[in-house]
Amino acid sequence: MPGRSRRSTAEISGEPTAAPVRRTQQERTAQAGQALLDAAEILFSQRGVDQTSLADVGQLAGYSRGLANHHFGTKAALVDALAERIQSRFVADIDFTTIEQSDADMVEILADLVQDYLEAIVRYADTSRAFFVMWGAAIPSEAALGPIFAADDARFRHGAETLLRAGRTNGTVAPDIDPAAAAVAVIGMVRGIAAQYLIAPDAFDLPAATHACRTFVKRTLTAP
Amino acid sequence: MPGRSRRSTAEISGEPTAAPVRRTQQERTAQAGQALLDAAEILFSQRGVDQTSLADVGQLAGYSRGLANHHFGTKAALVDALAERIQSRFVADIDFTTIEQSDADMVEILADLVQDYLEAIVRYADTSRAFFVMWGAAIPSEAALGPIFAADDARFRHGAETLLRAGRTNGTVAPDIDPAAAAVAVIGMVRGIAAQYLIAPDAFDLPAATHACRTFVKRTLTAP
Amino acid sequence: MPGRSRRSTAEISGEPTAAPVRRTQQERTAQAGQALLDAAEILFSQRGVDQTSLADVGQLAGYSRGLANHHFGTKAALVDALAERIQSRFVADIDFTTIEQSDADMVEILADLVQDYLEAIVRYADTSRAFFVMWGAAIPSEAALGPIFAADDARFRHGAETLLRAGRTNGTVAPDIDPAAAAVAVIGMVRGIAAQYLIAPDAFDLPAATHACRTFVKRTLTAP
Amino acid sequence: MPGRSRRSTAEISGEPTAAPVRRTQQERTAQAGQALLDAAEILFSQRGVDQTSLADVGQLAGYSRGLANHHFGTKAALVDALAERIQSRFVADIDFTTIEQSDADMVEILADLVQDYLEAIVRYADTSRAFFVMWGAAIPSEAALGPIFAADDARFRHGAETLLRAGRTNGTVAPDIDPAAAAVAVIGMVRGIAAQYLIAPDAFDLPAATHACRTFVKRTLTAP
DNA sequence: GATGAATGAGATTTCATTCAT
DNA sequence: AATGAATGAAATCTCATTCAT
Repeated sequence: MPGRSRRSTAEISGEPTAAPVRRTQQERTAQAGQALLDAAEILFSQRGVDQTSLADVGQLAGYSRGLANHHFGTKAALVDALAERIQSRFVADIDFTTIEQSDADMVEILADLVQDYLEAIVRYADTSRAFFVMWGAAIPSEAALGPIFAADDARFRHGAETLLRAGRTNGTVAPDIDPAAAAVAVIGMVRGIAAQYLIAPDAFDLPAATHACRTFVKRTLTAP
Repeated sequence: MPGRSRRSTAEISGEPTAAPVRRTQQERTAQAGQALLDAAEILFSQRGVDQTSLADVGQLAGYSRGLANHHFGTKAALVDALAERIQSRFVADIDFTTIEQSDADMVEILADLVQDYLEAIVRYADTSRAFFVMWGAAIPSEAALGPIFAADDARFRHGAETLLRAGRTNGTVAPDIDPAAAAVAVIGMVRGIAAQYLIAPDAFDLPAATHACRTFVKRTLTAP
Repeated sequence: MPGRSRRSTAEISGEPTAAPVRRTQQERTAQAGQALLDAAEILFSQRGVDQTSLADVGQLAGYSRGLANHHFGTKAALVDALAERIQSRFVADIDFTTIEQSDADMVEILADLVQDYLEAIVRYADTSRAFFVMWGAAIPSEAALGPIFAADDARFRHGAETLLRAGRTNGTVAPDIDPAAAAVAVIGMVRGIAAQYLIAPDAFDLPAATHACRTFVKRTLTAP
Repeated sequence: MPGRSRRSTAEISGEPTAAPVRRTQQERTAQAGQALLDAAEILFSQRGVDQTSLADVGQLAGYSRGLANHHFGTKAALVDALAERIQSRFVADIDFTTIEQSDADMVEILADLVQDYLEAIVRYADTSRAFFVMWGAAIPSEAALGPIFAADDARFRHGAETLLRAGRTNGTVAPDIDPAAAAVAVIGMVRGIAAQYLIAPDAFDLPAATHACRTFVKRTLTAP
C-alpha cells in the first residue's frame, strides 16, 4: 500500500461524508460512489470483508440499504473498486525515468520510502487496515482477489527493484546484491511489520521498528 | 508460522486419514478431530475461512455433514483449534535457556531459523496458507482471531529478541542493535516474504529471496 | 390469438423501430409506446413476463431504462396494453351480420379460419408466443390476467358459435351439432395445437397437423 | 396431463398434510417432500410459479420458511419435481403392447381416454391447474421448463399415435388418417379445452364440450 | 458417538417504483 | 418528455445451529 511521498497531502476522512448540495447526475453518482467506498473502508477495517454486508455499507454511507449493490452491481465489484482506489491513492509518485539517470544515493531513497510507508500506516490507519484485510483475503488459493493483489505486490517489488538496479549502475548499491531478491525482502519487511502492527498496535514500538528497518536497508544494501 | 527446526519430522498429511485399527472411543474421537482439522486446513487454504462451511469440513474429512459442528460445538471453536494446532506444531523447538548461556554465533542461528521458516513454507504449503489465511483474518480491529494471532506474533518476536539479546551478551551481535526492534523487523521480513509467495507463488524466485533474507540478517546484525 | 384473415397485411416488426421523421409530441409518445410494446413482445416471448424487467423493455426499445415505467405507469399496465394490442390486431375481420344471412358453406369458412390461425402462428411466431405466454399466465385462479384472456377466449368462441349457428340455419352444418360445445372444441383444438408447437416447434409436422385439424372440422361438422 | 383410467383411485388431497407420527429419517424426508409438493401444487394453481416463493411453500406445508430450499436445493428443482410427480401420477396406465395386438375399436378407446382426461380436470382441479400453469410457463423460448413439458407432450402424442396406428392395422380407424397428425390434433383439442376451462370455469358447459370432443374423435376417425 | 433433517437468521441480488434532473 | 439515481421490498440461497434418530 503506502509508499506515498512525504509531501503528499491527500485526505482520507474516514467518516461517512455528509452529502452537501447536489449538482449534476454525474456528480451525484460520483459522490455516492466515494461515500460508499469510504464506508466500506471503515467497515472492512473493523470487521473484515466477509463480515461486512452491502446493506451496512449503504447505510453507513448515509444512503439506503440497496445503494451499494445498485451502484457497484456485485460485492466483488465494490471490493475491487476499493482495492483500486487505495492502490491508486497510495502508489508512490516517483518518477522512475528520472531516477534511473540520477546520481542520487538509491539506498537512501529506498530507506526514505520504507520509512514513509510505515509512517503512513499509522496516519491512515483505517485505510491501511482495510488494505491489509483485503490483502489477507487474497491469500486463499482460489481467492478472487488474488490476481488483484498479486499485481499490486508485483508493482511494488518492481519499483524497489528499479531503484536497486539504478543504484548498482551508479555505484550506490552494493554490487553483490540481487536487485529482484532484495526487493522481495524489503517489500516483505515493510508489509510484515505493518501487518504485525495492525494486528496488535500496542505490542511493540513502531517508530523503533521503523528505525530498525532503515538500519537493515542501509547496512545491507549500501555499497562498501 | 513455521520456524520449525530442520530435523523436525512432523507429518501433515493433507489427505483425510483413512481410519486404521479401531481403538477406544476416546482415540476414535481424537482421530476424528484430527481428520476434521486436516480437512479444515485444506479448505481454509483454498477458499478462506468464511467460504468454508462446517458441512464441507465434515465431508472432506470423510465423515458426515454434521460432525464438525458436533465435535467442536461452534465454527469459532474449530477455527481456534486449527490455529492452536498449527501454532503448536510449528513452534520452534529451541532450548532458549541453553542458548542464553551459549557462546554460539546467534546471528548464524537466527539466519538458519529464517531460512528454515521460508523453506517450510514451500514444503507445507497447505498448512502455511491456512495459517496466513487466518493471520489475515486476524487483522480487522474487531476480529475474534486478533488476540490469538497477536499472541503468536509476540511469541515469535520474543524468541528472536531472546536470541539477539544473547548475541549482544556473547558479542556475536552488533551492540548498536535494538533487539526488540530488530526482532520485529526480522519476523516481519519472513512473514512478508511468505505472504507475497502465497499470494503469487510464481511471481518471484523464493530461494533467491530466502538467500537475500539471510544476507539482510547477517550483514545488519553481525558484530563488526 | 390470430384468426386473422388471409389477406391481412398488418405488420409486426419485432425489431425496435428506428425513429423516422419527427412529428408532434403526441405522435412521438405514441411511437415510443409502440416501440416499447414491440420490445415487450419479444422479451415476453423469449423469457416470459416475470423474467422481463421494465428496464430491459426500455433498453431493447432503444430508449432509457426508465421509459417503460414512465410511459405505462406500472408493469401491469404494460402487460394489459400488450395483451390488448395483440388481441385487437388479430381479431378476425369477419362481418358476422353478413354471414348470418349468407348461404355460404359455414364449415368451409370455419375450416379456413382454423387454417389461417395455425399458419399465422408460424408467420408471427414472436407475437404468437407472447400471446400464449400471457395466456398461460392467465391460468392461475388469482391471476390478474384471467379476466382479460377469459374475455378473449369468449369472443373467439362466440365467433365460431355464430358461424355454426348460421350453418345450421342454412343447412351447411350437421343439425345434431351443439354450436356452443363444438365452438369450445374447435377453439381448443387450434389453441392446443399452437401451444404444442410453440413449446417444441420441431417436435411434429405443423402443416400436417393443420391439415388434420381441417379434416376434423369438416368431417365432424358438415351436414350429411 | 391426465389420461388416467376410470378405475384409478389415487388420492390427491390438496390440503397440506398434517404430519403424523414419524419413523425413520428417510420417511420423515419423504413425508416432508410430499407435503412440500402438495403445498407447491396449491400455490402454483392459485398464483402461478413466479408469484409463489419457496418460503410460502414451506409454510403452507406446515414447515419452516427454509425447508423448501433445503429439501430441493433450488426452486427449479422443486418445479421439476412437481412436474414429474404430476406426470407420473397421471400417466395413462395403458398396456400398449396388448393394445397393438387387440381387435378392439381403437377410436372408442381414444374417445374414452379423451373423456377420462377432461373429467379428471374437474375432479383434480388444483393438480390440473398447477400442471397447466407450468405448461404455460414452459412456452417462452428460453424457458427452463420447456424440455420437460415438451417431453410430456411428446409422450402423450405418442400414446395417441400408437392407438391410431393399431386402429389402422385392425381396421377400426379410417385408413386416410395420418396417425401422427391426428394425434397432435386430438391432444391439442383436450389440452385446449382444459385450458379454456381452467381460465374461466363458468364460461361454458364442460360436459357438453366433452361430448362434442367425443363426437369429433368418433366422426373423424372411425373407419367408414 | 454420529448422522442428517429441520430451523431461521442473514446475505446477495433483482427490480418496480419514486424522485430529482 | 425523457433519463437514470436512489429506494426498499422481496426472493433465492447459504449455513451455523438445534434436534430427533
